[in-house]
Amino acid sequence: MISERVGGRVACGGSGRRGSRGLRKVAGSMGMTEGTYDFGQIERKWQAYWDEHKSFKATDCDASKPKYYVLDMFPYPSGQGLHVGHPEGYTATDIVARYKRMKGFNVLHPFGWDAFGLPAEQHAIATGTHPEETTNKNIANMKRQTKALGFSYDWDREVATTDPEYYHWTQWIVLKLFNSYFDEELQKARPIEELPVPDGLSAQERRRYIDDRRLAYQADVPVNWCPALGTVLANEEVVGGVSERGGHPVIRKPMRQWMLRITKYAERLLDDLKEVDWSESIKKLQVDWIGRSVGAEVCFRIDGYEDNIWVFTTRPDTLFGATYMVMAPEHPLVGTIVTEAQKQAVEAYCEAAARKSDLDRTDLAKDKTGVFTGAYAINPVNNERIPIWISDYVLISYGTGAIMAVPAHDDRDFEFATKFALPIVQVVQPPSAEDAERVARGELCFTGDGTAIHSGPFDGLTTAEFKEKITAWLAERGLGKKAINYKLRDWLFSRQRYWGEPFPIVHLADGTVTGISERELPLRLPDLDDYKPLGTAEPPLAKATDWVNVTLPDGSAARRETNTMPQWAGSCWYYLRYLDPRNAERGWDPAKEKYWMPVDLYIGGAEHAVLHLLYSRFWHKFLYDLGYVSTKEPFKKLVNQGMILGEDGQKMSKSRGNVVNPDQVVTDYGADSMRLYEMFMGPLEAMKPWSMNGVQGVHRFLQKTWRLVVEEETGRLSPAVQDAPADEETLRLLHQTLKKVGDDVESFGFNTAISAMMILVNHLGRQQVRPKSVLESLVLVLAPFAPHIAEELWQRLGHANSLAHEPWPSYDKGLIRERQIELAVQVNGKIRDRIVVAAEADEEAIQAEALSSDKVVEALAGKTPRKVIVIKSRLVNVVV
RNA sequence: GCCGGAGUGGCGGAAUUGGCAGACGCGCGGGAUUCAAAAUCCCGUCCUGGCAACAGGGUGAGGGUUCGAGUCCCUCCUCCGGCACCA
Repeated sequence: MISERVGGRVACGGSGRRGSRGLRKVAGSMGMTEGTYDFGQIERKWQAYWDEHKSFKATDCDASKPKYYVLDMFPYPSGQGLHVGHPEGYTATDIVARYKRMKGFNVLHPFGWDAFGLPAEQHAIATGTHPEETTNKNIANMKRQTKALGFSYDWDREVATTDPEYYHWTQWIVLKLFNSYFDEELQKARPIEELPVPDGLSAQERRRYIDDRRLAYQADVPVNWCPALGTVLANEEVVGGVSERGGHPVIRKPMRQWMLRITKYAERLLDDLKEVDWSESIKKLQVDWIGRSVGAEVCFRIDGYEDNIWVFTTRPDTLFGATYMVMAPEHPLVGTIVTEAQKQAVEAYCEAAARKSDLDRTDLAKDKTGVFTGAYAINPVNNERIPIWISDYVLISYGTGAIMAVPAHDDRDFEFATKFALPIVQVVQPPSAEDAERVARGELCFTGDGTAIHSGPFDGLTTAEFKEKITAWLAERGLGKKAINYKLRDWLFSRQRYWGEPFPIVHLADGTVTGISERELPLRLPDLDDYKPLGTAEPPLAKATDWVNVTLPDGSAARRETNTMPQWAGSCWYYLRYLDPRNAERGWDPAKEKYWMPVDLYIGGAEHAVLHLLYSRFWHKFLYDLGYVSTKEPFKKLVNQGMILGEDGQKMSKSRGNVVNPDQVVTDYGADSMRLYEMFMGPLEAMKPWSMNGVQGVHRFLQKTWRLVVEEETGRLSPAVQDAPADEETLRLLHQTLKKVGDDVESFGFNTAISAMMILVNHLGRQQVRPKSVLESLVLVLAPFAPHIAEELWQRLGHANSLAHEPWPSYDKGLIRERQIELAVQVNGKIRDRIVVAAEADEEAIQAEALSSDKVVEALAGKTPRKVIVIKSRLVNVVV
């Protein structure tokens, strides 16, 4: 239905769905002539021109111009090709890039491919096709689609993360992480050789001491193991406790994994958000993800044991209200303290907890469960003996893996205490008397701030005062200390996959690991006969025995690490490789880095608001510590484009059948219409539905613009185009437009910029004489948005060279101002009349004019104005 | 549950940040052109009443501040996004 209508309507403007019965044939049979807007031919012509002339080549270290680095989040080259969401961000950055060039900036605007990823590997498993082959094919297709949109990328800087010449340096950074530690005092990374190692350690202990401090390290952590698929899955591949593909059950299984110590950078990742120009909402997402909380660690003795239990709490002021303790099932002391009577129950509980997935432990299990250990702890502030429980509502991975429970003032503890009939003791008096009564009766849990009660010598203190006093009190007695915890966890950095960067690490016969030499990089992926998982938890690379088994220079045998890196790895630093993409000696040249960094504008989808941006920032700070980059933060300004929905207002998906194919849009309406429509839809950051009719609308605008310059019948310059001075009104409108478009590009208000150009075009269309100078300015400001038609019109207006580096037309403030302005006249806020006054009229004159209006006099009905408010160039309000 | 963001014509969206609500585009209605259609051009198009001039109402709902509120404040509703036992 829709395609039928669209096809019918564009018959004159484009080739439509009915393929070759398009513009040229239909129009040709109708006697169409040379001069109609033939976007297909024009776009091919100028794309070839730009390629041939390398119009958008960025010159490194050009000191004669200010630099501007404008970056897109590079895409995964999917077999589906480009969807209409991609060009949204790309068009926005392209407009800025082209605008900045015209403003005299040396612009770096590169593009590349985040090319490692699961789909190519799944395809390899299914068909035996090498993922590299699939990837290259997909890149070629998406590159064709991207180029068809006329973006002004410096294609000579194109990179793909799967290219060994690229992942050489990904591996190099990981090797640096492996060979570095974090100096707590200086709060920065340093080479591992500089790590002070205590004296008197055995060789093995020494080794252990060092390995425990590397920024890339191994640990046993639970992974998502799917027995049916015989493989480990990423969190994104597990939906609702089963595998995304096939719906097979997934269990948690501890495996030796590579981790990156991102938590060491938590404080800096938080602090430096102050330095970047990102939306507050994105910053907040990061802040919440890092999840810093300040409190105290407190030591509880276990009755009858030497061991102590440490807990972390943000509310040390509620210590007197701690009526029991809870340890995570995985807590190392569980086995030690459990009594004989409780042993069976505790073991059963811990085993069940181990089997549960994260999902079971949170979403599905709202109801609290737990079991008593039989052991008791001593509350350090009042020496009360309190029971120690086990429950999976306490996480081993946060804080100390154990808590003191204060049911009167913590929702979770309240719920647990209620269920297991544990005592509830109020120690904070809420400000509201009503609340206070209910808390005292044990009916209400109060988590806010108040005044201390039932807290011995501390009674009467406010929550804030108490926190400070008790923390000091505990510290003096060695029973506690101030502590800061983060929700952020170390980054699980290994995947049991083939299609990823191999680790530059070998395992020695004695079980230790070592990094390979930088000279051996890149460590290339070996080819495999087939890509199916082994069915054990071993990664596919284990199959490549020739590759895995290596002989070290000293003649000893070793095995390569068979895990590969996650997809995030390549995208963590690609913005640096663009600076110097063909450098075989190093990842990037320091002088080029100093010249181009930081990225001035970074645009991409909000789905990367947390992980990609956090990981990149982490690597960047690490590289900063080692002196490889000169800025603390990589991305100065960040903008997230909103999602584009289908015409039905739903998310685009194959199953809904509402996917819009960019190739089709380009064929039917042209790249310029596509670009313009994507920007005209609405604010860049908003979510908005697609509309083919909307594409028609901007296409009509381009045709109108075309006809301002070209006489369709002859294909020659329109006779209305003359070297005549513009009349006052036209000139004013032109300069208003120049100002509006420039201002709007600076503030990413592309939709309103286009609207302003439409107003000017509509006006010029009505003129008998169209001054060439006005058209030239119009074409120049249109160029960043619709570059192909702009180049063509610029040429037809008599210019030999591309307009890509023409200066952006400036506006004249004096010409913008209207001579006469219309003001609304209100009586008590209601508009009663409009008056026209000279732009420079003073308040008194305006007031006199307003009060003399018949309609105003009538509305006043003889009453005397109490007050007259004159807002110059806006309105007059007469108050009675 | 908690934290963000947003609710404006039939639709996408504007509104110089407290100053004429609905720019621009779509859609729709009417007209011109045409043998006819497409395309193009012109006029109209927030709602209600009226031939009209005009009058009244109107930015999710209710209240408030102000000469004046889509914009600021309070309460509530709806939608979208994020987090989800982080002690």
